[in-house]
Amino acid sequence: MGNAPGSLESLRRTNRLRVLQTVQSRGAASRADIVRLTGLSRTTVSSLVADLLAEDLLVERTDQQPLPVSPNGGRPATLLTLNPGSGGYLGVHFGHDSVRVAVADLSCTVLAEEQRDVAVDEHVRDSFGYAHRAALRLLEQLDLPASRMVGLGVAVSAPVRHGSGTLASPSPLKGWDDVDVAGEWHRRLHLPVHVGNDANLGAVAEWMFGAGRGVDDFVYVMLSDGVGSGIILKGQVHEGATGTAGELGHVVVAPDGYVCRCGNRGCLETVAGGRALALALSQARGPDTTLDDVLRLTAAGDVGALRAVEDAGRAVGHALSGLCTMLDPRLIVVGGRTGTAGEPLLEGIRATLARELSPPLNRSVRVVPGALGTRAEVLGAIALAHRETPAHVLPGATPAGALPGAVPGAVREHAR
Amino acid sequence: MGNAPGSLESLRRTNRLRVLQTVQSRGAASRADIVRLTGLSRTTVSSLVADLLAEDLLVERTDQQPLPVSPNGGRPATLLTLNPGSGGYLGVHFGHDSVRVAVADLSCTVLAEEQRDVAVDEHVRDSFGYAHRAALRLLEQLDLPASRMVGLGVAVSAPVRHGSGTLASPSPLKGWDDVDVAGEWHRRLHLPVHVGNDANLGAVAEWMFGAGRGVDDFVYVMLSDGVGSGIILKGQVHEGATGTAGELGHVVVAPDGYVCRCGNRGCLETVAGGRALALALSQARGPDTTLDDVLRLTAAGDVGALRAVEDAGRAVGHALSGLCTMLDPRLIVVGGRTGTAGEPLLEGIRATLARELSPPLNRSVRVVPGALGTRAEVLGAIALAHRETPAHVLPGATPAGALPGAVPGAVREHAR
DNA sequence: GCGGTTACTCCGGCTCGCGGAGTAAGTAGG
DNA sequence: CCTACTTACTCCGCGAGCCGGAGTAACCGC
Repeated sequence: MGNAPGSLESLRRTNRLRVLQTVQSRGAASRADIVRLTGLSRTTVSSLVADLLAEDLLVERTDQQPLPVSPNGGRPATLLTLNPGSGGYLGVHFGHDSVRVAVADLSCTVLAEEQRDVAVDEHVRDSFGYAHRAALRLLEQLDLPASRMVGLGVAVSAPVRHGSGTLASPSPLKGWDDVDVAGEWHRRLHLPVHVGNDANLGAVAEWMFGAGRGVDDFVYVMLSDGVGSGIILKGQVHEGATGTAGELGHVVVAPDGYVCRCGNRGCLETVAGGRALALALSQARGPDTTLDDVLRLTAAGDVGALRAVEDAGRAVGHALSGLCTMLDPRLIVVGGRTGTAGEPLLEGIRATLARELSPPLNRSVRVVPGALGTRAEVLGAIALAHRETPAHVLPGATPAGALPGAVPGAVREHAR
Repeated sequence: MGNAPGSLESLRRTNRLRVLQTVQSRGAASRADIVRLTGLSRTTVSSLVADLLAEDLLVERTDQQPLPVSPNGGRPATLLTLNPGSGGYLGVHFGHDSVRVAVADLSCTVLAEEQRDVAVDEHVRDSFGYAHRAALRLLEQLDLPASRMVGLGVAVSAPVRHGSGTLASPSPLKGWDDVDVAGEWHRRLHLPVHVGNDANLGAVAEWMFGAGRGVDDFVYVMLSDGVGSGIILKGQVHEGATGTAGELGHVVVAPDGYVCRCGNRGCLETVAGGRALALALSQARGPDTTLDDVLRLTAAGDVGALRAVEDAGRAVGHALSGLCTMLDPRLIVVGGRTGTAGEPLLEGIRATLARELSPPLNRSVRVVPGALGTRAEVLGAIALAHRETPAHVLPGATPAGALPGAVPGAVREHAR
């Protein structure tokens, strides 16, 4: 069946997709809007929209809303939206020691969400069980049958192998060695499962919904216990040749520093990771100090904590300066738990960048906090499921009435 | 005229282009080859080829060549090639102190070439005059009228602003401030002119013709008097938000080192640039030592020169290690004049990368010498002209017989 | 109620790519 | 030489797709 590129069918599919993306990006759009935004002809848009309505992927908003009336009168447009009832996405984020689960509709609007501290790295299977139960609980609260879900996105804090999507092995994280994330979750929920690295997915989320909206070249820095980053270039995650791009935490910044879990010496993570921050305050505050303690103290204005956070920012800035010189991104978005520390951290980064970048460049790079906080990664998991779900593209997937329920198979993934 | 994306005309243009690119990438191809490589149908390819033949963009090779006969007999294929007589490209590279000019046919095969040492940075206008005369001389030798040329590519060793394509100002190079490269050359040759950064264009050349063929993610490192790099991602030059991506020479590697011409302290260029290498040997060999002296001594096995080159390699490796961790490229191609030093340099780079990259990654990055030597940049200029020339795409540009002569206007450029 | 304006749909025309059938041009073997 | 057989390429009719024009629908202001 003509899925050959360059064929007419592929042309129609391309145009279909452009219509859907237009509706989705604007939330709601009339046929006329779509004509203006895509450059397609009225006729073509009408025909494509008719198809999509028949397949229940779009719906006409007939509610008594104040319709967007045109300035000189004229027939009001009928707004089209994605059919929220026709499905939804599940997203799960496994951090090093927390799990977050969210349910979203087809337009990626989050309907329910839950977060809990779990020692993920030590007990991977247990954390899977918790996330599974949480997902079912959320669906029940929403009165949504699981069969309506069309995809699951999973964000893991380990490198994901390109293409096959399995985790890189040996994984730098002990507990994750040889865990078949996609397979395991497919067995649990019978959904298409898409796996991605959490920093990369955080970047995707900030790009689609957060501080990176409209910016096509930027770097998302995730500072939590681990340190990672996601690089968005031309609106796409840069995955690298082996899927391990973005490992900011393992850029060497202190050649004579501590040995890192990756085997090298002086990685950024040993200087600016959560443990390093806690360690920095352990003499002043005792050996059981945690990252959360540091963040609380910082918020309270504790001088020592502020100093530690600022120093961490400087180290991050140093690691980023080489990257900025080479990549010339428009924006750096700082997220993760440590990212919530805000200005003290950002100032450390900005000061170092200003010092280490060449004159024209140091003015052009903006450093801003993430807009999504610690929710970025789970939102990215949902966005991943959304982007990888071909439901939109499959004609006849929903023969007018039937809901696009669980479609087994098609377990594909997203690399890091 | 329907150039709208999503239209049928655009579909045909896309397929046209794919046919042309197939022929070009293979040098020569039969219609059947094109069918196999593009996935289009026999009929479609035949029709497109017929168009292209009528427009004189392709020609059938009827020479008595040993035709590529099929194993089991069968009618032999008629080979198609780009029509070499229908035009050509000019390329010029302005290094810091040398100029290289080349003439190529439509398939980017260089027909003639000339290089000369010129103090470009001090006397930009003079170097333009030299390059202009050299280009006319080469064309005369080839008995090609200048009117056959369809485009000129210019490689300059300064950042090029995105879009507008003018040089970034203030330029880090004094002589280049406020020089309207594209305008000046358009006035001289009345051709479409395309301007790019030399390191970026060297990367393009190594990707199309050299050590990076078939590799879609790699970094080209240009080590000469200046130090630069070009980053190829997904087969395209990464230009960055302000067009200054790839400035490897201004990554800080020695925080307490010399002040660089860019205003910062300890840039890689102050450690591994041509002047730094010459300076390193100036005590042993006298204050007038040049980069060429160092390279000669290295080739002759001089221990001191080897040491200097290897140290430079280590510094380059250090600057690259952060980038490799973040970008995970498949390959690093080392070119430029210092790049011709070969193994001593490469070993310095490899040793440092092996030390500073995390275990899985340090095995996956290959470091190889450029295959094009110091010709890479001028070849890249030709490739730029080739890529940016829309002649192929303009239907009816050559109404069967007329040659696509100098088409004024369309002065577009390529950023860095 | 009436022109003006905008949104959307139906119809005919045109282009495009495709597969089937037919032609061209070789090899292998008798 | 003549007959399979194989491969390369072309002609023809079909169906798919897009577009512009004409027609209908729904709102405004006067």
